[in-house]
Amino acid sequence: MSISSRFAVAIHILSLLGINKDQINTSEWIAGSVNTNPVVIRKITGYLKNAGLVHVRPGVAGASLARDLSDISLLDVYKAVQAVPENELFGIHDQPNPACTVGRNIQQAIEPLFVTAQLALEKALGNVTIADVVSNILEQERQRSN
Amino acid sequence: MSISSRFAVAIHILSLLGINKDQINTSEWIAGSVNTNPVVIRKITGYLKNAGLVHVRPGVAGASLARDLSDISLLDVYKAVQAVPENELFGIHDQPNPACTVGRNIQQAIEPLFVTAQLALEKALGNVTIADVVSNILEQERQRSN
DNA sequence: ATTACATGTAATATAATAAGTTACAGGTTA
DNA sequence: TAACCTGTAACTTATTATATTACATGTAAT
Repeated sequence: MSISSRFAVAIHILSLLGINKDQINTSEWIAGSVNTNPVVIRKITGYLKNAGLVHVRPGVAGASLARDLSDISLLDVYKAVQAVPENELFGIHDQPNPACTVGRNIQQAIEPLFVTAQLALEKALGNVTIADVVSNILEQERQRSN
Repeated sequence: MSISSRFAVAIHILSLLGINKDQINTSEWIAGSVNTNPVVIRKITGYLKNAGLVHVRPGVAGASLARDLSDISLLDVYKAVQAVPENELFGIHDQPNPACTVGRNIQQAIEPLFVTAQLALEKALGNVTIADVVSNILEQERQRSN
């Protein structure tokens, strides 16, 4: 299955906070842009807060960036929202037959290979920042007006 | 969510076919090693057959390798079993608000970045073969006897 | 030919999970 | 105190993976 769209939504939120940094961005307003329920936004914002990426406080309207856009990588976001369960990108079948040579060794044989692939993915995500995303957004916006 | 364990099971199957190449490996026998239902095995074997990785024929017992173990990369298997739906590793929320600058551009802004990360993952998977997996299995088996 | 037994596959059941929603507790400010 | 926000628990709904049942079809040996 695909990686949770929570990751994409989180990127959306951060981009919005960057572009609308002079406004007050409430969960309801953000939800209107993402097109989902405000509670979904608040939950994701909570993840981002725990990771130190945004500021939000109970009772006070709006979320804001805690870091510069260029200092937030997609990997930061990916890990913040736990896009993948228990940090395990690849699912492995459990309880293979211990009476079989392959069955009793397959998990340990595969694991390091999966970890390597996972790290390659994470490295790629680490090379991109939200500033790049916003840059892409603004560039496309420019092209629309032509 | 994690990538389907169908991928890991397919690797298990191919490793088994390599190690037990002198035996007749029926879906029931393989299912015993993986610890699942024979129908699950037959379905995955069907994927592998379509990708030209194994030989199987209706009515005749057993599957066998169609290529050398060192000529089957994890990427071949990954694609064969469609470990990820529609080749889209990352899920993206749909119908963001077109009335918002971010909403109407976010999907296109993110997509190429996700593709890049996905390709990094696939490249890593392409660097490993089933022969490597079998090698790991046999190495672990050796260590057990010490 | 008929029997035994395998694969292929449709249909269904079960379980796990993501996303959306409701409801409300608790915090903040005017 | 009133208005309004965030935080969060509880629940619903939708989607999907995996397991299972049932059976059609193919093969080979007797």
